[in-house]
Amino acid sequence: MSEVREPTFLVLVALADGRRHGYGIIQDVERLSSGKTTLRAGTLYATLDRLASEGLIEGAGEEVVEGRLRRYYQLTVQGSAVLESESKQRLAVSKEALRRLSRPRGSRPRIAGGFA
Amino acid sequence: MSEVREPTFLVLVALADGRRHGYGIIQDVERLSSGKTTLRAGTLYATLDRLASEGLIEGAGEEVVEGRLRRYYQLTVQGSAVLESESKQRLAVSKEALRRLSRPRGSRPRIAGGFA
DNA sequence: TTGCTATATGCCGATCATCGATATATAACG
DNA sequence: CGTTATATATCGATGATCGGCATATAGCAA
Repeated sequence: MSEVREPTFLVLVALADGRRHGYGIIQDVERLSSGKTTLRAGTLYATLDRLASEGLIEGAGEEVVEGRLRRYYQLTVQGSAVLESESKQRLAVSKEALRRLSRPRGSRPRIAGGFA
Repeated sequence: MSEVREPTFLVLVALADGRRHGYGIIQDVERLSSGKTTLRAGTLYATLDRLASEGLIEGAGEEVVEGRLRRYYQLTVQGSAVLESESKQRLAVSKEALRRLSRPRGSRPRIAGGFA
């Protein structure tokens, strides 16, 4: 299994609570990352194609709103499972990082402790 | 500022509680990721060089143990700050992802809520 | 003694997700 | 009439990571 990069992860999170269309994903990712990640159009549509071909997301209908086409996407069951697993992993490592940073340096235990 | 990828993030976390040498980082990353990420030697040493040139880590002495050279590295003040910021960001997004997944789909609020 | 595994560092070509730019089209605002 | 927001899409360039290879010592097993 290869690495899930930040923009890809954020796209999956944007779809975690229901269907969204491309531009809506871009906006949600912007908010999700507190403005730190601006998803490029090139990245988004390439990512959507790739995730669809991997079976993690699927088309969820089209709609014309104010003369503009909206193409919706949603997570598949498999996509939800991958996102859940990836999120738990990231949560655990992030917590461990902050735990380590909050302790004085050099007090690393000799024997490996179980953090995950 | 560009994306911090998974292997790079894990190297920083491995150094979060003190100095470690290359091979020790590989082992810690393996444990940190619950065996999911096996850091390649090529990735590690390239990453260490890059992080050092960016000022996020620095050399922390050499040592010969049982006839083998160990080259140690540690976080700089700037590296600690970057890791802390990145960890908080990842923690927040991961929590939001799990929150969304645990709620029934389609009950997305019309008005943007503040989660970060 | 020959080979395998663990420890330990390092280089190099290939891959591919992301970046950045560009293109097209409608609606709204000044 | 030009700019901004909405909306989708393509394409070449970049660079972090992958996977393989090289080198060397120590310990264990066949």
